[in-house]
Amino acid sequence: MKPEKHLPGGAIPQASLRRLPQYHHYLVELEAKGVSRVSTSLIGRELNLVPVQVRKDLQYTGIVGRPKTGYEVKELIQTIESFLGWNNVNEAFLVGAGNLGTALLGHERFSRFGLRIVAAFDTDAAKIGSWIHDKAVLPLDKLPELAGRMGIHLGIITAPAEVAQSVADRMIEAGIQAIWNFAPVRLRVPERIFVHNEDLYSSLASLSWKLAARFHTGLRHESDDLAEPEPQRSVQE
Amino acid sequence: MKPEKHLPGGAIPQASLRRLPQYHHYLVELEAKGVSRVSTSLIGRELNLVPVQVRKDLQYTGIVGRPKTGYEVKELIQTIESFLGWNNVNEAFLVGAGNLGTALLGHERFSRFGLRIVAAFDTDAAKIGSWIHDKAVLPLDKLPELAGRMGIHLGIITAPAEVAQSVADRMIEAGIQAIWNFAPVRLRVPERIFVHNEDLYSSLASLSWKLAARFHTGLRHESDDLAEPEPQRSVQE
DNA sequence: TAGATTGTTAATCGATTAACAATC
DNA sequence: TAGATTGTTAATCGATTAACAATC
Repeated sequence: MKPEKHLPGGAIPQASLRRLPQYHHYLVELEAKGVSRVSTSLIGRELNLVPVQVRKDLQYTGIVGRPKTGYEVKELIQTIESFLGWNNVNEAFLVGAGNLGTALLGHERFSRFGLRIVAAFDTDAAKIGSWIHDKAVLPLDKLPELAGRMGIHLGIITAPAEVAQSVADRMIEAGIQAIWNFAPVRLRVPERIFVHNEDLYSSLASLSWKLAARFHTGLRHESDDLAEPEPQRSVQE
Repeated sequence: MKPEKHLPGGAIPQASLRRLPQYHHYLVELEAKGVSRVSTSLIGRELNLVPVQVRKDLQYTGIVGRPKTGYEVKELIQTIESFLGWNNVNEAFLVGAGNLGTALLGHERFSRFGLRIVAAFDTDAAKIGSWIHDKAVLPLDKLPELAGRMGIHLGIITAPAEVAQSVADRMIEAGIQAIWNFAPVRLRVPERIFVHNEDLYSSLASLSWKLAARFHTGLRHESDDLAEPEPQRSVQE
């Protein structure tokens, strides 16, 4: 039971990477309740995963547990945060100060997860010069200079689909390395740029397919089983 | 090369389901350009996928192509839309008329993808009675009655995390079958309810991990290769 | 100690990719 | 016809799960 050394290059399956924030979320809850140790079977019960999978995932972070006692909650939280890079804050510029942009600007909780949006940009003269959730709305033209000066590496696009590509182009010229894209377009970017698309239409596909499947089979439609006691945990995506 | 019959129950891998909207997006672009036929190698080149994978995915929709000529663009679009249930509109109630809710309410494009948000609900007296993008903002208390009367099966939660669970509970009591959850909490729901979480923190995990990895290895940091011509297609998520 | 839980190797499962016959 | 592309079976790959020794 010696601790295994890290995978080279820190490779980790996407699926594991997606689960880590969920563990983190639950662990923070546990910590708030004053729980100090946790086993993978407990985590697994909460998140509907088999314990060994949780263990595998946690091993990517490099943490070691102790047989019989499990893991230290505090240490585990710390380890996940540091593995995910949530300790050193990424500063980001956001382009598109519409409703979605405003919602993200107001999301104080992001700072706990390594993200600080430091300014917003727009081309709408009515918005430029205003402040949204204590962040200045600046003219888009200022982005390149400021990004360079402030060493910003992360861009968030909440602009309309039609202008998303040109926004991305400017971001990349300005030295931005990663883009969180909320516009419903696939951006064309150089290889070295990392793009994460927040793809609402894929979500919609899952949802509508599920609903369609449900009503086509008709199994669930008319049955009114609201009164039955049911397990309070469903498969979520 | 006889057309294979559908998988029983219409089973389809999640990954394929996620790719279908991307094919759809590209196909609509092609159609707009007046292209009438398409091969899987063309689609694959555009989306960075091998042709056989595209073919596999498309087969889940039941479409058949023709050797040498490929697929009819129009027919393929239609088939994907009907497979995903985008032809018969799902009407939805949205709870939480904040910035994010407002953004979704204003997203006209959803209607093309089988989603119509018919009303918003909130508990804030200042918002109740107003209209957002032509949709009424109603008191949350009215939701159960209206959902029943209008036969609404889909709920969208854009309310704050603290109240998301109680909103979900009410939705479920009201007969809602599927929930699109934008609040950063895992909802506890009965088995029969389908929940799709729009999990921004997972996204953030990918992003910050990627950025951290980049700067730790240091490979890309100082190199200023902006001038180099590079392939205009990166791996996106 | 006995029992619970970790770390790790091996088996299983499912999705992706390769190979190739069918066919337009 | 020859060449391109589909549909399909088989091989590969990667992630999940099972099994189990180590150990607190």
